[in-house]
This record gives sequence, structure tokens and C-alpha cells, in this order.
Amino acid sequence: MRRYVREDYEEDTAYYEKESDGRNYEKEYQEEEEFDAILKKNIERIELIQNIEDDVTINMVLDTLKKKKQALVFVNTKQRAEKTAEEIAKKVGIDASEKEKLNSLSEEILNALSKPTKQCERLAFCVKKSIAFHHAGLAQKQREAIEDSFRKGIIKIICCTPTLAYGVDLPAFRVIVKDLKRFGYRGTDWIPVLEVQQMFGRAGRPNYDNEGQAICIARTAGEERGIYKKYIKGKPEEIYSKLAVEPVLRTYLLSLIATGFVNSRKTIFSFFKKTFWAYQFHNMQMLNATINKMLALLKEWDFITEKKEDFVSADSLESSDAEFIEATLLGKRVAELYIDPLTAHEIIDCLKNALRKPASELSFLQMICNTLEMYPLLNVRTKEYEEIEETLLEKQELFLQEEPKLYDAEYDEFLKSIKTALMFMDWIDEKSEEYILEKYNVRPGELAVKKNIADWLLYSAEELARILKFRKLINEIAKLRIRVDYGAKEELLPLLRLEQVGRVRARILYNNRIRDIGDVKKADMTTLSQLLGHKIALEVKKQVGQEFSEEKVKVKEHKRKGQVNIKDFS
DNA sequence: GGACGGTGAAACTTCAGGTTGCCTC
DNA sequence: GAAGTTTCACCGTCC
Repeated sequence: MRRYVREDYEEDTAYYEKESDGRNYEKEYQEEEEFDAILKKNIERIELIQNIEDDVTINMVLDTLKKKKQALVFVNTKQRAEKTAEEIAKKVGIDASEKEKLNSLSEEILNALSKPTKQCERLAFCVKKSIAFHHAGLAQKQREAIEDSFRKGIIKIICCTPTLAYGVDLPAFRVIVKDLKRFGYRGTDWIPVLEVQQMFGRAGRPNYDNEGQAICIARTAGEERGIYKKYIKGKPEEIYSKLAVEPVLRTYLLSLIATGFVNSRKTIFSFFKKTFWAYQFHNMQMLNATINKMLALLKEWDFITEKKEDFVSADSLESSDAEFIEATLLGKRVAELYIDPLTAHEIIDCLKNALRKPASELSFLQMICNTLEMYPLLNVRTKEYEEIEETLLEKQELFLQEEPKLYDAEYDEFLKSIKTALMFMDWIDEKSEEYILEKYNVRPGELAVKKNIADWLLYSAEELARILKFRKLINEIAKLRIRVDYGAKEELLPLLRLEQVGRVRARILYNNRIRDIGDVKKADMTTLSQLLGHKIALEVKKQVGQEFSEEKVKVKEHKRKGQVNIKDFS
């Protein structure tokens, strides 16, 4: 074994920041001995793993399969999860006895969406070999299918991003952390100890294995020692409060006021004095300054009012300028909607503009895309720049937000918000998931997340329009909300009221001249069965209950019940 | 001489994840 | 910062 030398020390400092002076050589020597002993033990074990392929990860996976065990392979990007799974799948064979199960699972995964995307095809291919990849870009159905099959032992290996380190309970005999670096704010950096330990925690299945193995892959020999020190011997990072971050602070401040938890500067300051932030940073002066700034903004935006109290309460006797802070009706709603007050303020500005000038779906979509909640926005590539700018020029009249100056820092973000809005435009124009993936590089799972946020923000916009009595806009936004949810053109709205009918079935019906509930009633069972299949046709007919009166037509209990009467659209 | 295809260097692009809100008698 | 993807210049071949 090599001794601990100066070069090693220098390399180590890259893993954890440490002052070069005041070194404890004795302690380092002890650690050195300890590391060597562990390394020796591990090398003996690892040597038992046959080197069949050039790739260490593949060898470990093959060894796991030989042992009839399961493994999770953690990597740092979605693309790498897919590629690693694919490479492994190419190298493994399967038992004939499992073929049927795997083929059926592969089929299920391939057809999880109305039309398979390249991602579906890739995953279906891997699954045939009992290998899978798992990340946030997968459709919900596919994620669940992979997780279930892993629990049942049908899937043996999952290559994943940290999705599987948190939340999901999926233990495996072996955990292989292939990538320990990831792109962050400061370029590529070591991932937090806390996260790696979370991954380690997946190793070993209670009731199945006596032990679990967690393995980190070092890319160079020099990395080994650093990894050992940082991730095995090292302490997890400290947790820091983010309360003083402006978007966070203004959101919580408004909600504290709206719920009546605090009602004066004095009670506000005394509340924040007791928070983890104050405990950690002791700098109340800075926090108070930020609070004052936020209060001024909330007041300017009409979310709170501050007035001198007519009477002086016993609590505020000592304060000569006793004031009373409370949330306005608008402020209370913003707090309930749990959106950033800045987002709410900007939406309100846009809504006011929409009363004065023409507004379309693109107007409202761009409005919700240029918010902190929707971040990160889609990146505008160099070659797309011109195209997006052209859209901006062409549809300038439609945008509800003022366009930033060309050289303003916000200009690029504005273009990104337009691109994100254009993706939603394609979605509500009934473009497929595959189209969205190809054109915008947005995977089905990522689209689902963005859709969810859009739904929330459109609902918030609808509610704000309601409070502000902008009646003209309420219906427009509500319609758009349903269209974003289903990814459908406006003409399909009447049919989407039916249960079991999404955009695909609604489009089939519409193209066959069945365009509203009345048409569904008129349609004969044979035609309907040919279009939708017998079971669904029966279900649909039942919903329009022809034996009942029109009022009793069963309409889908929509997720957004109470907020809009969908009947208005038909 | 021009069209076409192959090749490799250079330029460009992208990079984890998750929660919040509504429902209603 | 690194890996993957796209673009582009260059060269050889064929018609």
C-alpha cells in the first residue's frame, strides 16, 4: 500500500475544504491506516467479481444477476440513466421462464401513452431484459410499473437518477453509485454527502438479505481516498434556513398576516426572532430590513393594509406608533392559493391589461410561464433565437407583459417564457407527447409536471379575476385550464365532460361527427362501439342516460368543480 | 465539374427532483 | 466540466 503523500493531501482538499495549516498528522496517519485496511478488505471482495466486460458497473451488475440479487445504479442525468440501462440490457440474457412476464411488462410500458415515444421504446427494450431506467421524465404509469416489478423481483436492475433515493421505498441488495459528481451552480461538483448516504440507505432488503452492499465507483485511483473520506467517514452537510430568501419570506409573511397569526410589526419581528433562521444567523437587523421591504411591497400591491390603531392594546402599550396590519380580501386569497405574492401581482397586472387589449391563449400562457413557479423555463437555442424573436414581434399585441429592453437581463428570460408558452400552445393544439419530446426536448413526465404547475397558476389567475370581478376573463381562463389539462382544442370541450373520454377518444368522436352530448345521445350503439370499443361505449351511453331528463345527465365530477360550469362551453 | 456521401473537428447544448392550490355536501 | 449532439468544412468517389 502506498503511503499518504503530499499529492494525496492536495487532491483531498478538492473534496472537502480544509485549511492547509494546523494539520493533525497523527490523525491523518491513523485514518490512512484505517483506509488501507478497508481498501484491502474490499479489494479481496471485489476481486471475486469477474471482469467480463471493460466497464466496472456492468461487471458489478452481471455479478449481482449471477447471485440472483437486485441492484440500483445511481447516475447523474436522465440521459445517462437511459444509456447505462441500455448498455447493460445489451449484455445480459434472461431465463426462459421469465420471458413471458417481461414481454408483457414491456408491452405495458410501450403502450403507457396514447402513442409510444422514443423513450417508451427504449424502456420497453430494456425491460425485456429485466433492466429498467427510472427518472422524472417517465410517465407516471411507467414509473409505477417499474417500481412494482422491482418489488416483485421481475425487474432486476434499475438505473436511476436520485428519484429512487428519496420517498420511494425500493431496497436492493446492492446499490451502485456510478456518478458522484453533478452539474450545479459552480459547474460540476461533488454531490452532497447527505444525498449519497440516502442512496446507501437503499442497500439491503429487510427480511430478504442479511447484508446490503453500497458501492461508489471512483474514476481514478486518486479519487478512491477522497471518496472514502468524504462519503464514508465524512459528516453530512449542515442544513441552512432559506427563510430570508425574498420569494420565501414574502410568501410566508403574507400567509402569517392573512391567517391573523401576526398583526403588527412588533408581532412579526417577534415571530421571526424565534425561527430557525434567527437561531442560525443571529442577524436580526438584516432580516428586519428584508421584512420591512417585503411589507412595503405587499402594501403597494394591495395585499395588506396598515393603519394606526384607534385603541392601544395592552400588548403594544410600549410602542408609541402602534399600527395594525391585516390582509385585504385579495391578499387572503393570494395566501390561500400559496403562490408567490410577486407572481400574483404580475398576474393581476396582466389581467388588467387583458381587459383593455386583445388576449388569446398565448397571452395567458405566456403570463403564467414568466413566473418563478414555472422555473426552470425551456432554454432558447441559438438557432431558435430568431424564430422566437419573430413570434414576439408578430404577436407583440397579444403579450400582456411589457417586453423587456433587448439588453435587459430579463430579455432572455422573457424569450424563454415565450418558448415555454409555445410548447403549451402545441400541447393544446393536440400535438403528441412524442412531438413535444422531439421539438422541445421535454419528456412526458416533465410535461406532466409543467402541466400541473400551469393548472395551478391558471386556477390562481381565475380566482384573482373572480375577486377583481373581471368577469370577461374568468370563462376564458377556465376553458384554457381544461385544454391544458387534456391537451385538446376548444372544439373538444363538450365531449371532455364525459368520463372515460380524454383527448384521444374525444377526437375520434369529433372526427366522426359526434361533437357534443346531444350527438352522443343520437349516435347508435354500433357506431359508438366501433369508435370507442363496446365497454367504453356502454359507459358513455350510461352517462348521457337517455332514459333520464337532460338535467340528470351525469357530468364528470371535474377536479375543478365549483370553479367553473363546464356546461357553459357546450 | 458538380452532386453526393463519409469523416472528423469544432461549435453548441444540456445537465436531479419535488411541493405548494382547488373539490363538497 | 463533461458528454452528447449538431454543424460544417473537407475530401474522395462517382456520374
